[in-house]
Amino acid sequence: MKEMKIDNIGDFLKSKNIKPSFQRIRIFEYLMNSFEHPTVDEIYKALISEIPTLSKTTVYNTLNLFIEKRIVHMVTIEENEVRYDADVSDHGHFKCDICGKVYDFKANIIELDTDLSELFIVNQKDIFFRGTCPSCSKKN
Amino acid sequence: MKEMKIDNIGDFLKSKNIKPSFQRIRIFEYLMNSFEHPTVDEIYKALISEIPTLSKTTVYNTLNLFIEKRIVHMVTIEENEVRYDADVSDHGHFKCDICGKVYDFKANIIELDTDLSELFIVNQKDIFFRGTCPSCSKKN
DNA sequence: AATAAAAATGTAATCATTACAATCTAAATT
DNA sequence: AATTTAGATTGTAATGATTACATTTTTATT
Repeated sequence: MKEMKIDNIGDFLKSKNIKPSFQRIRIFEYLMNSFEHPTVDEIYKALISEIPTLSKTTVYNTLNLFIEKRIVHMVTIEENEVRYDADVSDHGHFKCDICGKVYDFKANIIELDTDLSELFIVNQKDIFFRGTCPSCSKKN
Repeated sequence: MKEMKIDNIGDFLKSKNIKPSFQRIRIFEYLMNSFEHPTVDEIYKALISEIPTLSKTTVYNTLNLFIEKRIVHMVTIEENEVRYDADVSDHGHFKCDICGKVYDFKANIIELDTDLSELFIVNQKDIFFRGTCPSCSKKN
């Protein structure tokens, strides 16, 4: 996971037909270096000190654009808020029902055996597990 | 999918330590016979004519109880609202990004190869695919 | 520099969900 | 059967994520 090698985010965005504004570059950079699948609010709070004029609407607009251009994934394991992930490779998420933390894990989704018809065009594959994480199960 | 055989919902709920009130029985019955992973709002609207005193809070309370008792799964493939599924067997969901419809499919999740440590206690496994469904891809 | 297009911003609105207090129902006890 | 009590249901109000939209700012083009 997180093995992407993007040295110049501006060029990367341009290659995806996204105009590389300062805000867009910083939002993508933050997401790329984040291991925590941040929410819009977390991204906003993390960047507001550096970009004092940043607005939450811009964060929403930018993330929706990134999703549309397929460089960011939406992680909907949470009940009430969307998280975002710049790692668009196939991998799984585990959510601890006790502490709420979300962990990444590797999963060989390609070889998953399904009865889904070939007529379905699949653009994104996600695996979500729920349960108790080691740290929380140790406490009980 | 949907191969569960529950003849008496009241007894089933009792066996799960849930007091079988009229509302709870009808909500579970609706969910059990539904193939569409309904939202709270859909459940509420479907039952309000039959149970005119039903409140949305009751639907929320009931579903949260069902989830806690593990007889219903939360489906968080939607961005902004939670859906519910009385089929708690391992299976996948496909969401069409064009029309929004959610399809079930069978998936052999048990044999999925992951690097998740044995220390994680997994209670629920979900697989979410996104893309274009046959009906929508035919139109383009 | 002037113009046009795109991006960012702020405010207000929407909608799912929860908190909480009040009411109702059903079971248990006397 | 009446009383008590716990549990279930209800309605209202609050919260909080997300979007709509109009305005302002920035960037690119002539």
